[in-house]
Amino acid sequence: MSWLPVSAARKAPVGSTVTVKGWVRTRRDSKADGGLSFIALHDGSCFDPIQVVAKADLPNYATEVARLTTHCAIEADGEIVQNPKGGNEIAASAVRVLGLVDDPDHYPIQPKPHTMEYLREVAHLRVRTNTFGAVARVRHCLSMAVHRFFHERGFFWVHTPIITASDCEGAGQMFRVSTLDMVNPPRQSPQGPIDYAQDFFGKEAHLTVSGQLNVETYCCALTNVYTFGPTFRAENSNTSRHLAEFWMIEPEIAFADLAADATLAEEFIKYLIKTVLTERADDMKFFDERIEKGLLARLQHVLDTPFRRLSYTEAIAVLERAIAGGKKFEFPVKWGADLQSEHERFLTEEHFKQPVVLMNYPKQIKAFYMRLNEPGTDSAPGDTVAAMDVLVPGIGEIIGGSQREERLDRLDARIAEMGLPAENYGWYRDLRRYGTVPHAGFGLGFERLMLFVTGMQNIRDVIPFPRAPKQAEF
RNA sequence: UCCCCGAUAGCUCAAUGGUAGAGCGAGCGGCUGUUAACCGCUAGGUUCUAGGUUCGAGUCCUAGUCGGGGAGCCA
Repeated sequence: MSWLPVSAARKAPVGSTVTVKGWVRTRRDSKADGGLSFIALHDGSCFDPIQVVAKADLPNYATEVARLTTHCAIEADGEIVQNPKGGNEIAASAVRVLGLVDDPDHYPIQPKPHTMEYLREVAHLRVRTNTFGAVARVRHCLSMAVHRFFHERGFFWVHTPIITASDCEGAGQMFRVSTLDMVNPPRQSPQGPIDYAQDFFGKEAHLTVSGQLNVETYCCALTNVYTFGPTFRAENSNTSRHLAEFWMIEPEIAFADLAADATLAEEFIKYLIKTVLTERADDMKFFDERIEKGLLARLQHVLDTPFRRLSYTEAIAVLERAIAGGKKFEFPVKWGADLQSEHERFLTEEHFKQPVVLMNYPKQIKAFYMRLNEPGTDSAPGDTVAAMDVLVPGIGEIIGGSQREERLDRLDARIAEMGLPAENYGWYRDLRRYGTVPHAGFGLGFERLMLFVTGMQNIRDVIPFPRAPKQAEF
């Protein structure tokens, strides 16, 4: 008798005998046919459970089967039979209890609707629910699709370091990594600053906030590369779109400009959506019905429509026209200022109603490594850099990227202009000294992609064990 | 970090400053090839924490903790 995952048992030929193992979702009893119980059993292999029908003549029926409650662990042998209302079910010849649920009245997960906030408090058990099982399967599916997309295009996956002693990443507050005694750290003088020369790495070290600078080195040797790994930001961000530990995908392409970067981003997102719609149709149907009505239509619209590309300068004009037409914003719209969330939402959700790629931002609001555009690009009233943000309805910014400054003199000028310590950028500058090439890349927040694809509302519910300010349980 | 809101049974929520309740879930029983099952009965409470006001606080005040929505930072 062969052990099959529930997904396979649901498709097994009628008449075959199988064993299934998993956790009880619900048990319903009937007095018909001398008494029987219907057990909905799931093992995570697919969205739908399989129904195990256990009759009262089983030797352990009264003592065990009739006492099964939600999430008891069992294995069942039986014959695949046709359910009167369609689909496979298992006529059990044996049901073995592997693990009962202690004190079902207080078991945290009950066969009833729970709030996401509550389930977050029982993250070790929430994955047994419909919603979090579906999230876990979609997350896996998207992860594999990320690698397949790049692999099929000849990209190499580069394992950039998690720990970094480079202070030039500059993308946000960092978590310190240290083996020094925090209570009594070594100091350069009795009351002086902490002596990090005595620390593990001989200097200050942190968890990475981005693999970009490191991956640029591999890009300038392997041409097309990407990173996909954990990323850490110590910002005190308390929102439904931020985590302290999240996963980021950062492709970097050589001999490429910003337009090629935007094309890659669009093809990437569409590939991922297409894959998940095909491979996880069961879970996606659930999200469409129970999490966000109209999700599937929304994603199909994204697939069918080219992303709307426009310059930052044009976007400002669009927003100014909207204001002239009576649209009210809390924050002013002005060329040279960063767009507020409300502005981005207006563009992607109300005005264009599709993903939008904004390009060529004022240089003063963007990072030092972004390539300076020729004066007058997009008829902009000031200097711009070749940066892009991809905005999507419901989430806002899902991708941030740029063409990198490959010209050493311009890069040095920017580093000086922004008051950054030039000595920290030695190896990064070397890339511009030795065989420099135009190159570009972007960062995609994996959990934001998950929100976009599943319709889930809070980023803490699309990662197994979320880390956020005051939140590191489990 | 800022603004607003909230915390009462396992869960979701009620309760004029005056005896803490309901629905769901759970247990027991009934009914039924059931599938968001249905009907009846029963059990279930340190009202987030620490102070304060009051004859009396779930309710009012102060502080804190945690959660939610929005903003900022960003992915």
